[in-house]
Amino acid sequence: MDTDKLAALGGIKLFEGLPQAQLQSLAGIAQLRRCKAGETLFEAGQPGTHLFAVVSGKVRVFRASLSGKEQVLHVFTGGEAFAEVPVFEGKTYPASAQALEDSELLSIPRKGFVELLRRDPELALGVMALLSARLRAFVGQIAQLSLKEVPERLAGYLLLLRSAQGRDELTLDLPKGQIASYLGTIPETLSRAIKKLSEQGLIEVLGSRVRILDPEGLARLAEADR
Amino acid sequence: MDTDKLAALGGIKLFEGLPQAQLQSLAGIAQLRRCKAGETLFEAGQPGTHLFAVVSGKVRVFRASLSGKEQVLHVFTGGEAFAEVPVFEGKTYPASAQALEDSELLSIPRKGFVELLRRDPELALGVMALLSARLRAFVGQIAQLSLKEVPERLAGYLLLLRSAQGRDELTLDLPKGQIASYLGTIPETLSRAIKKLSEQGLIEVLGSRVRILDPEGLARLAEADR
DNA sequence: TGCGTTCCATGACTAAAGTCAAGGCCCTGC
DNA sequence: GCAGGGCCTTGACTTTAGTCATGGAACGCA
Repeated sequence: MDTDKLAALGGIKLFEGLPQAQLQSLAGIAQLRRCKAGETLFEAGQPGTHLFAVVSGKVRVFRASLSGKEQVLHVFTGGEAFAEVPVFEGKTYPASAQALEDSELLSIPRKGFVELLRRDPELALGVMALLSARLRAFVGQIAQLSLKEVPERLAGYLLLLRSAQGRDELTLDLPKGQIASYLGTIPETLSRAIKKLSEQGLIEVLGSRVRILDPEGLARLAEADR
Repeated sequence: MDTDKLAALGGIKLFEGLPQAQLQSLAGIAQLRRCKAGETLFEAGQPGTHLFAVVSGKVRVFRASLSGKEQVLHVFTGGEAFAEVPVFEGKTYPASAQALEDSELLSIPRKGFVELLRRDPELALGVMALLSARLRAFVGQIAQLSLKEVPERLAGYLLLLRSAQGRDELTLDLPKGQIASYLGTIPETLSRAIKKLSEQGLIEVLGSRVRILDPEGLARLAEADR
């Protein structure tokens, strides 16, 4: 029954180029698992025993405060691995994870994965690259949160989507509430920021469809500095 | 003349436990370098060719906005390595670095370091642990910035210092302006936050000396949630 | 000793974003 | 076709933090 797992593992970017033998041994220890929209995978502070990868679906990783406010750190989709931190360091997950849609996930126990890394320096380099990319993203997020205001962060986010989707007619990939939480704000404030960009003629919004009217203007705003 | 370098390398936590032969080969490619307080080591966006380590002194890593506002990401002191991100991923430094004091630094070219990693899986695991610890710290910083107000962040910072210094009479390790920038605010606001904690009887401040009067109260505040 | 610089504290004001409350839109399921 | 729920928008208000301007204390240096 490992053929399912093998196929799933083959679709994970982190494992691209891994020799067949090592994929086999991963398949031996990995679990393939389905979960439903809204299901919690783990919570910040829990002992972190597994590395995860998204085969299909969408998972958000976030931190919550006691009062229920949440900050989204990242949303992972097909082919991406996450929850590496406790594999290498410490014992607990630093954030919580929840499926946003019905999803298929791979979970790989910490110990077996570390063994594999010891034997395969190229995989290790791949993991370091992944961790580094995530660090770079977090540095950007910290800078955005502390140095920019909401409309500027929104402009940056839209430009990101634009380059991901490759055109000016965007489809918002998340409900607006989640986007607000990713931008470090609340839905009301996001709403007003969207209105502001529209009024300035930078974008045009219809539900979850956004048309970028003035990419340069958006870029200027995203860099802007008050 | 590599004896200086060897000694310096031996003091870097990341290289602890490395076999003598590999330290030698590191010494062969590393540069030992002094720099003065205020000196810029590199700037965000520049091509990142070297990994750094602090032998002595203090270096802050930060992001600046065009208008001159700055967000401190971390302050590195003796024994710590930094600027690993561009070694493994991308081409540029994601943030800027500046010496806060006269410092001694090691710089290690990217390429030689990657070679070493390929040959020594244990070092590679050490690097992954380091990157993971940094990710965990950034997750915490993002959560603080977006979920907590300045007095709460300050309370958390003071508790951190307390556990680092192991007693209730703290010496602030940075000028207050730098602390403000690390907490994602400005000196005026930090000033007022300090005053607020003092008035609440949680701390007592005299210049750069802080006495923690009520650790539990601070902890409650740091967790607090409005 | 006195000058200048840097850092810090304070006050008055402004601007940004969060809170609370209400209402609209759209989809789903009966 | 209608009821109910989620999600989003809007408005009025409050709170928080940033801005600007000023003055004081501490330190280094002539």
